[in-house]
Amino acid sequence: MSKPSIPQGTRDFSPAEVRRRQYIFNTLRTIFELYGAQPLETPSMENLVTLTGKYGEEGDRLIFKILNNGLHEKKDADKEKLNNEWNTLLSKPYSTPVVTERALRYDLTIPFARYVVMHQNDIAFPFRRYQMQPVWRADRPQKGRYREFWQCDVDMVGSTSLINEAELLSIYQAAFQKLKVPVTIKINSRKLLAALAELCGMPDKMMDITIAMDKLDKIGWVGVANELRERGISDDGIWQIERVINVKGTNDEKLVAFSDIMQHSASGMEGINELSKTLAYYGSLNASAPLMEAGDVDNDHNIVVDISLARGLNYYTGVIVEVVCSSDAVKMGSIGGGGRYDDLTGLFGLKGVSGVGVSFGIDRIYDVMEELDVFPKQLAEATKAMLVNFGGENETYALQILQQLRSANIAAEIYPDAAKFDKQMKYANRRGIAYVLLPGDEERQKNMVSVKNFETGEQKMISVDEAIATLKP
RNA sequence: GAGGUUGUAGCUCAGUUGGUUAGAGCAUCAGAUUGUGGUUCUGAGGGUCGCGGGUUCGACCCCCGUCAUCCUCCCCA
Repeated sequence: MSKPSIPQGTRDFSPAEVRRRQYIFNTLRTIFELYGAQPLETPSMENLVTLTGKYGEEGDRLIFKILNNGLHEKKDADKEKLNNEWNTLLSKPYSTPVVTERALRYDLTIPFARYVVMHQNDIAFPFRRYQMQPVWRADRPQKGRYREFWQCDVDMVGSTSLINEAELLSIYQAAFQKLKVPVTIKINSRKLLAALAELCGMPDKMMDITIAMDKLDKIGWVGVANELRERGISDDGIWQIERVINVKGTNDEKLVAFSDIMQHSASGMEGINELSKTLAYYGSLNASAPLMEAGDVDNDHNIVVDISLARGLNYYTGVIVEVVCSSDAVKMGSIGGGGRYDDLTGLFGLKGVSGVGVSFGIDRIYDVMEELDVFPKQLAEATKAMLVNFGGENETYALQILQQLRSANIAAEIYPDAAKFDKQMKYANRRGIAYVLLPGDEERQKNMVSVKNFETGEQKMISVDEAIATLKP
C-alpha cells in the first residue's frame, strides 16, 4: 500500500478553510462589482508561446509546461526532430513545440492581455475586468509560497487617466477595510526610478538599481549600498540614491523634495506629476468619509509615497503600488500589488492600449486574517439542524419533517442510517450542528418533534411548525 | 540554481553509548449505556521504523546512496 499524497506545493482545503476563503472571494467580488468591474475567466492552460518571454528569464523557467499527448504516434519527421533535440532538452531549461505546446497559467495579467487583443472588437473600452482563478508556478515551495495558488486581479484598460489609479487605490482601501486587515499602501512611479538612474548617470542600470532598492526593508541601507556597488553603480550614484531615500515627511513634502532633486529630468517631473495627480484624485474620491462599521480598520493615512518600491515584473511603466499588512503582529511580505503598464497588449500586436491593474494575494491575505483572527465566527457550519434516525416508520416521519425544514429555508440533514443513538449524537456534536431533532415513536404519534439545543442542552417537545419558527434564520 | 531540517501506527510525536516482543496521545471499532452529545472508564484492531546498500554476533539508532518533506537564499504572490 502506498501512502496517499499530493504534489509538492499544492494544498487541500478543508470545509472550514473553503468557507473562509469564499468569504474573502465574496467580499472582493462585491467590491469589484461596486466599482464597475466585470468578471472574466480564462482557461487553466494557454499556448506556451503566449506565455514565454513575458515574465523575464527567471519567470520562463517557472512556467509549468504540459507534455504533448500522443508523442508515440508523431510523424517520422517530428520524431526525428525530437531525437535530434533530445540532448538540448536534457541540458537546458528549454523546450520545443514537438514536446510541449501548452502550459499552465502563470498569472492573470498576460492571459487578460491576450483576451483583450483577441476580443478587441467586442469590448467596449475602457474595459474594467476582475478575475479570480488559480495560477501555477514551478517554483521551489516554502513558507507562504505554493506551486498552485490563487490570484485576484482587477485591471482597467483603454484609458490613461489617473482616475483609474485613484480608483484602484480606493478599491484596496475598501477591500482591506471590509476584511478588517490594517494595511500600508506604498506607491511609486517607474518614471521616478528611471529618473534616479539618470541622476546616477547610468540610465541603463535602472533594473539593477530598483532590484537593489527593493530590498531596503529587508537588508537596510548598508546592505543596499553594498549590492549597488556589486551591481556596478558608482560611488556618486550611490550617494544620489541615498539622498533620495533619505527624504522623509508627508507625501506632499516628499514630492516637493523630489521635484527639487530631479528638476532637470523630464521623466522625473512626469513621475512626480503622476503621483501628485493620483493622490489628488484619490482625495476627491474619498473626500466624504466612507461608511465605517464597528471593528473596521481605519486606513485613512496609510498611502505612502515610497521611492524604494520597485515591483519585480518588468512590464510596469508608470505608477506602481504594493500593499503590506501594517500590524506589528504579522510578519508577511506583500499581500497585493500592481501598477500601470503602457503597452501590455503591444506584446500581442495591439498598440496604444494602456492599462493599470492591481492584484490581491489571497493566500497570504488568508494567512494574515487567520493570524489577526478577523474571520467572522458564524462561517463555521452551515447545517442548522440534524434529524436523528430512529428507523422504520419514524424514518419516514423524519423525512417528511426534513422536507418541511428545507422548504422553510433551514439547512437540515438526516442521519442516513438508523445507527445507535449515541453515535448519531456524537456525530452532530462533532459537526458543530446547532440543533438536533428527535422524531421518535412518541413524537410521531403526537405529530410533534423534540428539539434539542446543542449548546445549552435544553430540550422540549413541540409541533413541527413551532420547531420551524424556532430554527428559522 | 545553492545550503540546511526532518522521515517511526490513519494523524501528532516518544524511543536509553547499537541488544532480543518498537511505545503514547488523538482518531477508528466494540462494551459499560437498545432515547441523549461535548468531560469518563474498559477492551480491540492497526507498523516493511521512507527506500536500497554497507559496518556488526546483533541496526529504528552508525556509514554511504537515493527518494520525499519542510525551511533559508535567489526570485516572487
